[in-house]
Amino acid sequence: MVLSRIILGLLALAPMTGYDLKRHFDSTVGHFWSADKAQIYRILAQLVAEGYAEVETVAGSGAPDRQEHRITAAGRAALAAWLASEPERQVERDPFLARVFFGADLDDDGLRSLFAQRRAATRAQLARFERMRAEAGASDRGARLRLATLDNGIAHLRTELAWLDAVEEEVA
Amino acid sequence: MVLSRIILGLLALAPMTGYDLKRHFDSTVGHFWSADKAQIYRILAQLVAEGYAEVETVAGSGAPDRQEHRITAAGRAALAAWLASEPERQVERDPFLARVFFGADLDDDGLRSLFAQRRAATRAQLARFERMRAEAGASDRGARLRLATLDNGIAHLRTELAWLDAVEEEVA
DNA sequence: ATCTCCTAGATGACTTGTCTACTAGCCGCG
DNA sequence: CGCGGCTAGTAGACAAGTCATCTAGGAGAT
Repeated sequence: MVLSRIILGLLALAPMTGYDLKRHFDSTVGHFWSADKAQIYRILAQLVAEGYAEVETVAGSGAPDRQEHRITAAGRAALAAWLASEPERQVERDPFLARVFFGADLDDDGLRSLFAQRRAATRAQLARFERMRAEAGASDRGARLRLATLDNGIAHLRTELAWLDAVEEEVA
Repeated sequence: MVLSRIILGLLALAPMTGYDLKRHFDSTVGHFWSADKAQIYRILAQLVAEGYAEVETVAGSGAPDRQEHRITAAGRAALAAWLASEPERQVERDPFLARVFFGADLDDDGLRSLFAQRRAATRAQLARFERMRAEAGASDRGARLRLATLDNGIAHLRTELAWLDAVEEEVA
C-alpha cells in the first residue's frame, strides 16, 4: 500500500517509467523507502489495472522503448485519500540493534567491529545525505517538505553517531 | 533470518513458549523488532526441525499445556555464527516521512494533524521507553548492552521531537 | 571484434510478515 | 450464570518484498 502510494506520488511529480522510478528509490526517496525493481513493475501494472495510471509507449531513439506512466485524475484522488487517511503504525526493525542486544555472546573484538562497521556505514550515509542537501533548493512548500524529510534522516544519523560515542565509551 | 536469530537469542536467555516470546516482542525487544504470533510459532517449529531448539510439553496447572522451547548446543552455535556474520544492510522504511514528502498535496489542516499525530505517538513511545529504562538495572555487560539499545530508541525519539519542532516552525 | 555497462522491462520462485479466525480451559466480575 | 479476558496454540489466505534470470539494443572501451 505505502509503496504504491509513493509511486503514485512520484508519478504526480512527473510521468515516468519503471526504470526512472527505480532511480528515485535509489536516490531522492531512498532515505525513507526502498524498492526492488520487480516490485515496482508489478505495482505499475496494478496501478494501470486500477485506473490510477496510464501507459504510453515512447519509442526510444537509440535506446529501448519507454513505458511512460502518467497519473490519472483517479490516481490523484487515491493519492490524496491516502495522505488524509490514518497513518499506518510504524514497525521498528533494526537488525543492528538486535545484534547489540545479544552482543554479550560476542567476544570483545566482535563487538568492537560491530560498532565500527555501524559507525562507518552511518558516516558514509551522513556524507551522502549532506551532499544531497547541499544540492537541493527549497523554493516552494513542496520542496521544503521534501527537504525536511532529508533533514530528518540527517538528524537521526547524527544521533546515531552520538549514541555510538556514548556506548563505545561505556561498554568497551 | 533476523527474526529466527532473535528468537534463538531469547531462548538462550531462558526456555520459553511461543506465547512468552510474543510478550517479549511486545515489550523488551519491541523497540527494535516486532513479530506476529503466527510467525513466531512457525519459526519455532522451524528451529526445532533444524535442531536448534527442543520442545518439552509441560502440563499446565490450571492453564493450557506449555510447549517449552529450549535452545540446543547447535542453536547456540547458530546464534554465535549470526552475531559474527556480516550485518544485513538496513532498509529504511518510514511511511510517515513518505507522507511528509508528498505533503504539498495536503491542505494546511491535514498537514498540521499529520505532524500532531506523529508528535503524540512519539511522545507516548518516549514515555514508555523512559519508564522501561527506569525499571531496568545494568548489572553485567549483557544487561548494559540491552539497555544501550533502549537508549538508542530514546535518543532517536528525542531527535524526532526536536525535528518536529523545527519543521513545524518552518513549514506551518 | 568482443566485452561490459547502461537503459528498459518481464517473470517465476521464494521468503517474510500480516490478518482473521478457530479451539479450549481457567479466572474473576457482576 | 454468562461474559470478557488471559494463557496457549493452530491454520489458511494473502500481501509485500527479495533474488535470480531472461531478453534486447546501443555506447564506449580494449
